[in-house]
Amino acid sequence: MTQQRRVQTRRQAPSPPIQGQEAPYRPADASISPSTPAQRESGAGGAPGSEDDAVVAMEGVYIISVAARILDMHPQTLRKYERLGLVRPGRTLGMLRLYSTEDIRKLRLIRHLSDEMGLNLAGVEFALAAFQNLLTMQQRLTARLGPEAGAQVKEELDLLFESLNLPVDQ
Amino acid sequence: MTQQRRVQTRRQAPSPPIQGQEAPYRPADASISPSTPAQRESGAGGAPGSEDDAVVAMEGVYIISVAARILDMHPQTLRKYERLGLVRPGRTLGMLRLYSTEDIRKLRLIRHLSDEMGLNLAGVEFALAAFQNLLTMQQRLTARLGPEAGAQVKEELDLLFESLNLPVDQ
DNA sequence: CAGACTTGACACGACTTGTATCAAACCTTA
DNA sequence: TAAGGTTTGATACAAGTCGTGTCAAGTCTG
Repeated sequence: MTQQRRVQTRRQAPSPPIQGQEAPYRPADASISPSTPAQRESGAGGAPGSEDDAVVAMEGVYIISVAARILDMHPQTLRKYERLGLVRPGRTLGMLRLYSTEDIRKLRLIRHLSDEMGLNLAGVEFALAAFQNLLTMQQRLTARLGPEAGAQVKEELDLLFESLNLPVDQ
Repeated sequence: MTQQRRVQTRRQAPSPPIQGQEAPYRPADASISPSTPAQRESGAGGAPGSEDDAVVAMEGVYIISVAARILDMHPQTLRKYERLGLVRPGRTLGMLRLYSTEDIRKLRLIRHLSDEMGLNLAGVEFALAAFQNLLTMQQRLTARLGPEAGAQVKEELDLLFESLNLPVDQ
């Protein structure tokens, strides 16, 4: 209880460079993602069709300014997170950072842990490692105990994530 | 990586009131616990025999000064932890705090998360809740999948704790 | 080449956190 | 009952954390 710490001093209040219709918090998930002028291909090319392949998930890649605007976070914050090892965006040939949608989702989780839950960056790093290890644990248990037991383990993990005020998404 | 933050400004260096043979860090687990002059009973009386009942686990109960000396932590820190809801020691009739061995163990875990891992108190609260939920998850899975599957779950959890630099103890 | 952008480094302000200090209340001992 | 020591709650302070602003230099696109 009482985890309402550090909520009002963020969210770039007086930022002169960007001024638009910025959504107050995050009710819109696709405010800038369509019609983004800075989509580049890093490895495999476009093919923007919505295929159902579960492996290739290359939806969008954003430069740091676009990623910061999508997330409503400061570019310096994203750079600091990378310096601390929390995220690892790709790079162009000119060393520009490229944030994938997976990175964006991870950064949303980081922001939730930091802002809503009040964790510091060491706690965020710890929580991310714990989540990763829990996922691999679930996969290993599924491999050992069979699919139906694995489903129960996944169900329990979803319950656990929910009880911790975390998005069950991932 | 790089979680060596805030390690040298704690551990009450120039504390005039207490001066003894205090162990440097924590190599000895029973430095003051025997021959402690401040063991009191709160509810049920003494009966200091070592019974094997799995319910009553009243090994030792320490007043805050003794608990602080055992843990090598400041009494004000213990009071602040209770105010934040991290620990919940018992009370005497005169409202004195009584720390059980379970509280001591929990405080050691808190200190490890805070000092060694660098978590802030919100992160410690989150981690403690996660551990508690993981334990109940393990019990529920054991009840559903049977004892041998439960043993595998426990084994995986021990691996998880170890990978997170946590004492597998609890 | 020009403009816009990014990069890395440094600094500042707000917040956190362990600890020191104080008066008041309590318990134990004489 | 009185003295001494300890605990309690509250307040304040020093050091650290963290997001953000700013700057010069380099890079990409047109």
